[in-house]
Amino acid sequence: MGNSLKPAGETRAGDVLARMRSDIISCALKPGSKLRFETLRELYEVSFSTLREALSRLVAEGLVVAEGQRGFLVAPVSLFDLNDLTDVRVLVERQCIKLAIDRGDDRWEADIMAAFHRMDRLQSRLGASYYLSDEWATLHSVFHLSLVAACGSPNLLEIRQKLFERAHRYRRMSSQFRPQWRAKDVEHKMIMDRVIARDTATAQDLVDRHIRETTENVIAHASHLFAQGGTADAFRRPDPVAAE
Amino acid sequence: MGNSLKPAGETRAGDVLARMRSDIISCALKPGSKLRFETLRELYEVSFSTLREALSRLVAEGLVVAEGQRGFLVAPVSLFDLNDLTDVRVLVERQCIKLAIDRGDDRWEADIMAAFHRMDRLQSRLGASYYLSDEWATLHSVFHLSLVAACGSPNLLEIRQKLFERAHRYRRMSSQFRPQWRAKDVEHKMIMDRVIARDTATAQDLVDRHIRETTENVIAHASHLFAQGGTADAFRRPDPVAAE
DNA sequence: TTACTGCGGATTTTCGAAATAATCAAACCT
DNA sequence: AGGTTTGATTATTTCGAAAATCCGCAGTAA
Repeated sequence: MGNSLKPAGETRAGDVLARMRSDIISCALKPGSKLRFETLRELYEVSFSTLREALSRLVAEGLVVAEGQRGFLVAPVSLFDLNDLTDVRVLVERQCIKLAIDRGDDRWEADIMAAFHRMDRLQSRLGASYYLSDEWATLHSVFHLSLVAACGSPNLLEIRQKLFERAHRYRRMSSQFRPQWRAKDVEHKMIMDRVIARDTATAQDLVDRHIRETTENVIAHASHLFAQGGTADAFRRPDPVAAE
Repeated sequence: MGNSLKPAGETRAGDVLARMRSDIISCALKPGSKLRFETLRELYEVSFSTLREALSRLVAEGLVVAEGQRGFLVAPVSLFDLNDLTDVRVLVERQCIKLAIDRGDDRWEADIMAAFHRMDRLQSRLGASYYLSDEWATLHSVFHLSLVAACGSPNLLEIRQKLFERAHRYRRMSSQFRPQWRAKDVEHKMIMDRVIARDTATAQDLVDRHIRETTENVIAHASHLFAQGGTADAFRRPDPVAAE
């Protein structure tokens, strides 16, 4: 009823999901902190069931972890996880790039240039602090997606997107400490050029470096925020299929 | 407390989740069919909320798809998805194998041999129809996991496990038509030998072939069950971050 | 002191009814 | 007749209370 400015057809759970995701990525909800239903119910003004729905989906995205019958936690951050995440992203992104270059058509190239242009223009308009803007983050995400959208593998793209979002939280953690972000815009342009030139090997290497250098940047500026000794135990590994 | 033979600490949602997963993999719940709450509520004897919880988690595993406010569907199967899934699995599995061989220790080797032995013994005991047994399927899963358990990447292992489960449904679809399964036991032994010998390249190629040949087998015997023209539209791709 | 046991408060999980949204068909207008 | 709106039916989503579970603490015994 009173919902005035919602995209229409948006469920309340979907709305809460988006808000919680945003709050987790921005660290308004601190990594490793316990998510109590009563607290969240007041904060987001929804009921238990709706919360549970949103929480479940966030678990799927790896931004929240479920602890048996002991509730939910904001997924902890750690140096170990960041490095692991980075390695997996490089593997996936290299393959996406290769496939997209093999399979992409003219439309794909045009979409890349359009996405770059939008991101680039907003960057100029916002000036030095563009990296703090949610809008820029969205266009940045769209640009990187456009590079690989033609890869033809829905499964790979879905995995890629989830990893990208998790990495986004780490990037965001360091950006709050770094008034001057490094010149990613130049890197983006180079990547775009090599992708459209169908230079697979170079494009892969550039993306690889792009990801790893960002990670190194995060480690340099934000690793003091990570959980101490945060190794594997902070992340439950998949059940070994409950042997027997 | 009256729960006599449950592993203790199992939530009802977790129980329903396991049963539904089993029913989807065995195709008792047909691919592409609509999952109506009222029907499921009777079938599994739980309430709406509990169902919703289980459904959400199955969406995360890719065995169920959610359609906005129009309910849930058993994830459709298609030739396109099977081929895509296979390609992604090969990518992931090759990397897992490489890392595990680089990082594995004696304990890891011992676990592989133990897992193989259990699977092998059960196979002998069950005879020709071992591939229909859920127990064998579990030991098979454990064996394949043991090969890569030492890879050191929780993120990669989690992705791998989800893909493995989805592929399991396809394998299961063809096994019901094939009274004589091909000699996978020989392949398993060869893979184990090459992995323990730390022969990375050969081990990767063997696993690659193992996966692809299984897929070809499924296509040969069960592709007539797949959705017609089941291309990308049967699987929603990740939202382009809802630009704007 | 240390380990075990049982109680009390706090938190999560489950339930079924109420509210909301989608579907389908008959009646209506063009 | 073809296409659109309206209204009844069905299914999904949301709600908050009730049941089950967990956690800390006090009391007791070894």
